[in-house]
Amino acid sequence: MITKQDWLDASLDALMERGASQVKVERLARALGVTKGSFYWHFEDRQDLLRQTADYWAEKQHAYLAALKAEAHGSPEDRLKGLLAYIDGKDIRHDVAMRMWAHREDWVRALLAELDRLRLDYCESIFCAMGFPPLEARLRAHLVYYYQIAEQTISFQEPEEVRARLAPLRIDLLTGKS
Amino acid sequence: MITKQDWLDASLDALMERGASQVKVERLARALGVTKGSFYWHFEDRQDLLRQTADYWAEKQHAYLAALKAEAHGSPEDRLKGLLAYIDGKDIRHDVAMRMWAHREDWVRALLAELDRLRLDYCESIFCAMGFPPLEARLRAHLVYYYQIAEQTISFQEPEEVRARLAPLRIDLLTGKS
DNA sequence: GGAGAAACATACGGTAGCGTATGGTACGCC
DNA sequence: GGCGTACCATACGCTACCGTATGTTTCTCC
Repeated sequence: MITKQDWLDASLDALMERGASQVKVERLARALGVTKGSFYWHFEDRQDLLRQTADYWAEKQHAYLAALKAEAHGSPEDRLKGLLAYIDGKDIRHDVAMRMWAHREDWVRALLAELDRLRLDYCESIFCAMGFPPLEARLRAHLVYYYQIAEQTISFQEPEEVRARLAPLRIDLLTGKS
Repeated sequence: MITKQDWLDASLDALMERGASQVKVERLARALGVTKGSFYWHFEDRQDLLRQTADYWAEKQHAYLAALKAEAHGSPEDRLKGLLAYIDGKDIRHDVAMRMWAHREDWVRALLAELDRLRLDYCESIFCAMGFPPLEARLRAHLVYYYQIAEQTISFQEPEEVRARLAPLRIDLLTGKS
């Protein structure tokens, strides 16, 4: 038996992999080994699925961020490293599809904007705790967060050896140690 | 009469707006006021169109970058500002669709990676000219380029007043004037 | 043990899109 | 002035979807 959760998971999968427009009811049904009959039992229609999938994704991200905040301890530097590890996590690595989707659908953009704001705010608070004045903390938060976003989005990747040398240098530069 | 260029322009439009999977032959035909008959005269099939559209886009971007390099003059600081204006240009502002596409198609990813590399290299050369050692120049190039990429990709935007105050601060930080 | 509901399957009509085959038209060219 | 060719329209078969209408099974509850 298939639960609504199964549908949402499969939908999220397809969404991240192929984009919102490629989330097809019958394709998901085949992947789950059932027919559309099941789908239209759990959902109104395709649009309903898309809405709930987006909400599902957003809730996961919010929960993920909340957990990070809850676990945050130690110096601002440590919390910054925790944040970087968080952004590198797998759950957050396939947001391109959402950002592409947000490009056309206002309600998706609103979801994403809220999440981006919260993440940036948290990042900013760390730099504030380091003693940077508000505007400069905001700038450094941008530099950190945008870097991670772009690194996930972009196709080109530096060789691993270069990346390994760039990472600590970046932390130093952004925390003012250079 | 419709030229191949017209098809490519329309295709690129749809690609940027809705993503590669939503570039439909018959839809483009309707937009151009012709039928599929015209399409299958100019192109092999849909895949052929997608390939050529991607190439067309890539060539535009390469030409754009080449023009920027050719026009570059003055101090490294001036060239950096020219680069920032370039990246803010309209032609480069809708790359999300390509990056999403690159996520699934290797040959698209190769196109994008090459372009990203060239842009980063040019950016790096500016920081080298400023006197930064190679690795640090590379880092600052990343920080500049990734910032712009993410700013275009992301949904959340700071209020205009904040952005106006952040921009010069960012340049100062990245050129080492703070 | 019969009723009802939960959770599907099956069957259907309809649209959008792909690719092909074939027909039509205008225009250059000898 | 007939002929080919560039360029497009029409018509067709086929597939992938969507949504709905209507079985079918299993489990529960009285």
